[in-house]
Amino acid sequence: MGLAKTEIFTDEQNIISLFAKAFSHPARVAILQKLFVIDTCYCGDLVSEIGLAQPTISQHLKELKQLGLIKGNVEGTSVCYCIDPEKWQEMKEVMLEFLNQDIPKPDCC
Amino acid sequence: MGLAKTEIFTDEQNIISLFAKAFSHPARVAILQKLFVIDTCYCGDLVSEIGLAQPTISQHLKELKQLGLIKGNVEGTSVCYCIDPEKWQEMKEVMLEFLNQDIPKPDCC
DNA sequence: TTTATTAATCGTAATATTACGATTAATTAA
DNA sequence: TTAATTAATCGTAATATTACGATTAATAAA
Repeated sequence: MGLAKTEIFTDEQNIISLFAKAFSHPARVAILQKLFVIDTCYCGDLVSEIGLAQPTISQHLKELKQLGLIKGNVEGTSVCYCIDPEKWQEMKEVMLEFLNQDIPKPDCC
Repeated sequence: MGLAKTEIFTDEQNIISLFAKAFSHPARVAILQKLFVIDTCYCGDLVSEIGLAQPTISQHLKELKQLGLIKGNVEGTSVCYCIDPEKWQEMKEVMLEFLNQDIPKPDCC
């Protein structure tokens, strides 16, 4: 296994878990935070900033790009990354709805 | 590997990734959604509701409990689970701060 | 053309995750 | 006490994740 049985869950449950997985590694959190602060960033900047090997950063960037949360633009030998604002907004709405559920009043247990 | 180098990240980045990991499996999302809807729930109810084997559900419950997001209360041979409101609020604040970052205005790439 | 520079991809080792059958532990009912 | 019920834990197979060295591909500079 090591493989979620996605077919028994709702689309919403699967989507929430996919977005959450994007944030489930501190390197990906760090990449996104950096992109928020400086808007635009070359892959090499992230490598020196974060302190993981270049192939490792590229791998994390690939995951974020596949989900659509970031975009990459080739500029000569460099690649410039940034947040995709529309996709981020879409993700935010899904996650906020999940996080903002009303907490049951009585402390049950 | 398969092991994040947590020591090179900030506490905040590590905490965000830990909370996100809790939501990175649809079964855990389903468990939490169920607890939000019915406030209080026995382990066995979750097993029949979700359709994974009992040891699998117990394992997911354990992870949520270790993070503090849920509490379990033994009632005879059953165990009653519920959301921990304080911890959920704490988690929400951390995640909202991350999700609500201002999206850079210019679409950079 | 040759030599950098930059980042993606490949291959792979170490570890983590998911799932479940079997068992165990704890309680309740008979 | 014995049997039933419920959920945790153990053991383990299948798969995923993380990390990085080596290589490759693409462009730019010399």
